[in-house]
Amino acid sequence: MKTGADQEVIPSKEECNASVNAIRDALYVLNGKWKLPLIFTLREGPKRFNEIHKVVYGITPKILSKELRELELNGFVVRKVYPTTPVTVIYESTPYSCTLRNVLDELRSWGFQHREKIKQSMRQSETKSLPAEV
Amino acid sequence: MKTGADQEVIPSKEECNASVNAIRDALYVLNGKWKLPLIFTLREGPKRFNEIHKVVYGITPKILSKELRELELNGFVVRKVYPTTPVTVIYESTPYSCTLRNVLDELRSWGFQHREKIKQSMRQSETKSLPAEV
DNA sequence: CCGGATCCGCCTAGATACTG
DNA sequence: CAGTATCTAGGCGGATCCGG
Repeated sequence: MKTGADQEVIPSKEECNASVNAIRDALYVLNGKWKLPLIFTLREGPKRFNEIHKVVYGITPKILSKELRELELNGFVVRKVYPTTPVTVIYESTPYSCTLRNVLDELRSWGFQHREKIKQSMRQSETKSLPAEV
Repeated sequence: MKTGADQEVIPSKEECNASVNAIRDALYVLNGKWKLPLIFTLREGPKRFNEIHKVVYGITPKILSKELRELELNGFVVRKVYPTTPVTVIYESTPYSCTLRNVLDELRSWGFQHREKIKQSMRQSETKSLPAEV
């Protein structure tokens, strides 16, 4: 909340805030249960709605639709409509989605080592700091 | 590429799944509204509960308590209790939290360029693919 | 075939108040 | 000072039905 003149002028606060915002943007784009599976799935090749629906099983059409729309807004996939009867809709991963590579690589390797580390420390004291293994 | 053997080279579903899980672990650890601010704040130096409560303004004691517990479980902070009267509790960032550096760097730079990119494409068609700037 | 619309239940953040 | 206790609200994901 803005209270006007109460700025506690901590020098690096703005920078930190900018970083936090940027990181949050990135996290926001990947959040939720289905974004990753969808990105990975579509990276295997273009697919139709029901193809995706089968491959990423468990997702409902509504959610799939919503997720695809978000991925499209973020430029990760393109939605191509072919005017057949009935229409054919193809979802396709874009080159832009490749810009995620470093991010995803870092997340993956860090996530992997972290799970190992947590499993270690769960030996001496049971904790619940990660979601269950699927 | 494979020379046309009858073996379908299906990019192992297991691998993708493992990647997705690892990435999800990493995202899980950073999720929510307060994890990043807290990590950044504590990286400036050890702090007491109410200090954090003031610096990360907007957070409630309950949430702060919960978030700190999670950060502790993940090994990012240590909670040191000094038996003064009343007790003094110091939260302190650990060396392990530095292992996040690459991840956070990638997320930050990608997030930054992504917001720029989205702002661009919002020129031609208004979209709402990112949370509002704070 | 490709979704949209609607309803619903859960989870969790948040507000507020209180305690050792 | 360093947190808990209790209650509420709302967002998100899911199920199901509907429509172009």
